[in-house]
Amino acid sequence: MKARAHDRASLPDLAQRLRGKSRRLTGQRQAILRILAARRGPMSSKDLFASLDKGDCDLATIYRSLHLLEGLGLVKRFDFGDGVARYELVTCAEHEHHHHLVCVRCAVVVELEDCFAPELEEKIGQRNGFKSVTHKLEFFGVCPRCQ
Amino acid sequence: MKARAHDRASLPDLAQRLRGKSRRLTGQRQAILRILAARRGPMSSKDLFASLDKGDCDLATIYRSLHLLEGLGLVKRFDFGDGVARYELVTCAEHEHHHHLVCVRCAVVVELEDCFAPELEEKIGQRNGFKSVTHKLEFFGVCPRCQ
DNA sequence: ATCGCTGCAAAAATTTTGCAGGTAA
DNA sequence: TTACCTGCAAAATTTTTGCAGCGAT
Repeated sequence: MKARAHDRASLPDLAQRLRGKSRRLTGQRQAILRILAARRGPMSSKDLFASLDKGDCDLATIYRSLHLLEGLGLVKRFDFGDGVARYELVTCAEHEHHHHLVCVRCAVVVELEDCFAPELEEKIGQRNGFKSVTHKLEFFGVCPRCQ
Repeated sequence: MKARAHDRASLPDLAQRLRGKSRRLTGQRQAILRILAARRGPMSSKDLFASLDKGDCDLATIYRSLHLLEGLGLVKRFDFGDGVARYELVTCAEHEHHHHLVCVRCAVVVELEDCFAPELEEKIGQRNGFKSVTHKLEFFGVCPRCQ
């Protein structure tokens, strides 16, 4: 598996975080992150597999890598309700938490900048005695082209 | 498939809505709705299958029925991010839209009454040129018992 | 040289579909 | 009777896992 010189600036950080957990920076993982970095939007394992150069990486490795990277906080999992998990690269802290606007016809995804619910987490947590409350919020509609 | 006398008040309404689309009120569908009405919380197809009396209904029928009922607006689909679709009975209009607070340890689900995002739909739709915007919002945390 | 990682293939889990017979209206 | 519906089984999808060899450190 060939190494790539043109990988993103986040890779040093990645190497750091992998080392911290005795995980290895392999060509496959670099390739996966490269694709995710180029797309910026949520991708399924299948999307990733199709985008990779043939032979770069096995589909099983993609699943294993995404689980690992999710655990390390380098990618985030999203569910749009179609039974397919999608993952997005977490590039910087302020970009870490955000939401999507998904077209129900063509599945195009718009990344939304703002998050509107953080103050609710605290309130809802207190009201129900829950700790460490997070949330997932996605919007769905018909995009301009599909109308 | 035996009919049941003790079915909920929503059943006449159900029959009405089924007839409106040339759909039939079968024993299986009644059984599914009965279980969903008793639980009130989100259930997976497997949960439903386990709760039904043995022989009441095939698993494939559950999938088909849930799709049908979802299309009729009688049940609503929720996704908690574990790759398993869950469905909840829609009993009345004001109960139709709501959210959940899910324990990440034991998966207990608290039904939340309020919805906090409706005004956002309009704003986000306009801003991005989307029509018919809806949203899905779920909260996750650690429940009192699991802390 | 380790110990983790990957490919391959098989398995598991979830959901969909074809078809022949059964049933609500 | 006539569509629609169901059970059964097979298939399609998505994800996980076992294992032997490979590779990053």
